[in-house]
Amino acid sequence: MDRIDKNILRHLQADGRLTNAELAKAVNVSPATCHRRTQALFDNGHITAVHGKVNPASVNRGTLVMVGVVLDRSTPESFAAFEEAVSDTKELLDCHLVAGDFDYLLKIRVKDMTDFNTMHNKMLIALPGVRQIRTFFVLKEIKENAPLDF
Amino acid sequence: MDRIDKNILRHLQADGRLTNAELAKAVNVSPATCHRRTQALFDNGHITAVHGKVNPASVNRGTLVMVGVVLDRSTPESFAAFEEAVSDTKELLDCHLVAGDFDYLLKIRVKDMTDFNTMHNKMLIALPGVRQIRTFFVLKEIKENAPLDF
DNA sequence: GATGAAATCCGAGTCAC
DNA sequence: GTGACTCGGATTTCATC
Repeated sequence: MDRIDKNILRHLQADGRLTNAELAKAVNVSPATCHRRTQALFDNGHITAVHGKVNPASVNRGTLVMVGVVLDRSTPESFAAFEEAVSDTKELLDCHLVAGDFDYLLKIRVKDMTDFNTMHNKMLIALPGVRQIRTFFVLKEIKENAPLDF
Repeated sequence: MDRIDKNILRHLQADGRLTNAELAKAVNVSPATCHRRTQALFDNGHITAVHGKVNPASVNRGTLVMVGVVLDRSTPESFAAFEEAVSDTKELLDCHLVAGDFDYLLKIRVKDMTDFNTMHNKMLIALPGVRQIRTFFVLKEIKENAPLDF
């Protein structure tokens, strides 16, 4: 990964729809070279995917909620059971096992607070081995999924 | 937004590099129609962007940290000052104003713990009006930026 | 008012060098 | 790594329902 490759990464991160021709111009190499390098970046896993970013409000997911979870017991089985149960949740965007006051931090997108309340009652408190749930409603999204700055 | 539009959204979210021809086949309309509909979805803001997903480890951002922040005082000026100061941080991916035990929740990507420690000392504790910082190192990423399921 | 067929033009992908 | 060459898709126009 030299300077040119990093530049390709930066451009594709900013705009995944750039054509190979445009990309080649932007990083100052011939289209053929650019094509081979880009291919290699995908093949080597330096770019893992290209995703269209759907406006959450357009598909009834305008409300963002962060949730901290503490499990009853800290056994491998507890963690595995929780992770499996939570993976089925359609509204779940992020799930991270963390060190600190919580065991897990979740990021959830729902339509509105009513919708979250339904989820909370049906899903969250029904998860296996949960001792405590702390809810953080997002009042304002200052930054969301910012691109990597490298 | 009818059924076909939603289908286009779903496909572009899953793979932002789909050609118009492929997309048209996938949603069962002619390439011309598909092209016009996709254009409209962008113009109306239902798709806001298409981003290549860069492997964090490939650009020295392999370590993920979540941070909870409590401010000294809850005045509009405090919030504004904090938000402006934090926006300049290159390592910051997410910043959300939340309701609950914290004022802000941050998502930060750094190279390693040493790197985070440097950041912590230089940046986080230097932010204006910060009373408390709670750090959650991510031990395992169960789910990260999952697509919207609609 | 949106659709699909055709027509043109330009880029993707592959070759030799 | 570059330049050329071929094929297929992007994009527009137009007739149609």
